[in-house]
Amino acid sequence: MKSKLSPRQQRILSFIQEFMDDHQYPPTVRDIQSGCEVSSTSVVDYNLQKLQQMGYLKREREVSRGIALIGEGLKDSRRDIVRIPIMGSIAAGEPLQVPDAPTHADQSYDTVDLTSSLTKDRQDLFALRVKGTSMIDALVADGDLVILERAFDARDGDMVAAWLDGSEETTLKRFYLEGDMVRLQPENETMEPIRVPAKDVSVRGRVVGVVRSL
Amino acid sequence: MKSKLSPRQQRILSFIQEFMDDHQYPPTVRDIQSGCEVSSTSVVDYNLQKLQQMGYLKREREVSRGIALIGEGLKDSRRDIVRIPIMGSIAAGEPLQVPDAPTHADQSYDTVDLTSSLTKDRQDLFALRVKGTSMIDALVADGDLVILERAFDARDGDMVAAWLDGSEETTLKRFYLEGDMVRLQPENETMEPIRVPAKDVSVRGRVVGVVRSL
DNA sequence: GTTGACATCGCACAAATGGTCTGTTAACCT
DNA sequence: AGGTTAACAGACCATTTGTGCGATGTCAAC
Repeated sequence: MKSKLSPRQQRILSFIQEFMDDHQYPPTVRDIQSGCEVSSTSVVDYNLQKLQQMGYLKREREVSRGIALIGEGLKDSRRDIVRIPIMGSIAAGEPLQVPDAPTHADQSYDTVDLTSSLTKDRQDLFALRVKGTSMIDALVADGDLVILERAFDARDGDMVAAWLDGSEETTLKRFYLEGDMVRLQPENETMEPIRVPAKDVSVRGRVVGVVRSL
Repeated sequence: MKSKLSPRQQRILSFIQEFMDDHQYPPTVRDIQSGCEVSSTSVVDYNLQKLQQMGYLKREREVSRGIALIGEGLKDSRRDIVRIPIMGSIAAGEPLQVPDAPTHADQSYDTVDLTSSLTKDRQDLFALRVKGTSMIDALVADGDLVILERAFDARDGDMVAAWLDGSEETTLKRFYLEGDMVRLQPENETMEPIRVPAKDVSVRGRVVGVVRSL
């Protein structure tokens, strides 16, 4: 099915790539023609068909510049990027506000771009910058970026960002429901868990990732 | 210079973005026309001119689909992606091999894609998957991905991946040179530093990031 | 040498597509 | 009222551009 590329096909392929880097749109058949020193448009068309059969690109018929490269380099990395708004900081004692719809990154927030290999296509993500070392028992250091999926409840074992009415702070811990009490278990095994009444705990989000950039 | 966008201009702009996500090429004037429920191509042309004046996009005259978005959204995030090879695992007791030129991601390795906002344009990056909890004192959990910049020496305070001849293991610690001894200080302040002769320590890489995906 | 698949070539057609011209409407200013 | 301007509408034209088709060249198999 997938045989080797002729020198001309290779040239065409890399020309398309170059062209799309320079401009922002694909070349026409005639662009390729002159760029690859081919004497006829139909030759280009012929080879494009071949390349399409071999799975190197996709074409839309009757559409000018209807060429789309496919395969590793482009589609995977360039496409699946999620822009995540950094909604604020998380630190002991500070209130944490999580707006209703953090889906669409407003211009007003800082953002991080992550590839979907890390977010696994989850929706409703937002990020918090960790201030201070108060989350160190969750294996999160000062300056880390915590990626959260918006959530208002949690299942046992989830790592969550939760607001504690009692101590007036937001913290990152593993969540376990025990009757009408909630046990919040630090990630770090050398630290002790804390138990609080379920009514005094409100979950703000489920942690799906941590990013530390030094 | 840069005034506000009319609702129609906003719609056109986001339509272009959507369209380019779906297909791989920019829309035609008529695509925009029907997509944004405009009754005339001239209106689209008119607004595209405006948008161009305001610097939201670039157009090439007489060229079909000659539209290129500029500014934040596209060029910055979508372009600067680094594919980092995951060269193996790091775990107590296991040898760690760091090949000479990990720059070009071979097909043979798994890879992660990170945006340059996290890598800060550093070169010669590779990643290691952490196995086990032996790095927990460096605030690194089981399954985390450590991003490293290839290095064979370190400056005081750098977080490094180092091979210890004595205990036959690779570990992640902060590096401090004290005479002919090296002090390796865990990130976690509750843990004690260790000191070893400098000759028994060989630095393999400088940690530039940690990624935890749950 | 003949045959036939494969790649190429030149050309022309028609659809796709960008640009422009002429009005129209509504808001705004004097 | 009169004039100016931004935004829009509809029709029209010119070019760009994909595609079809027949002819030609190439090369290996028979």
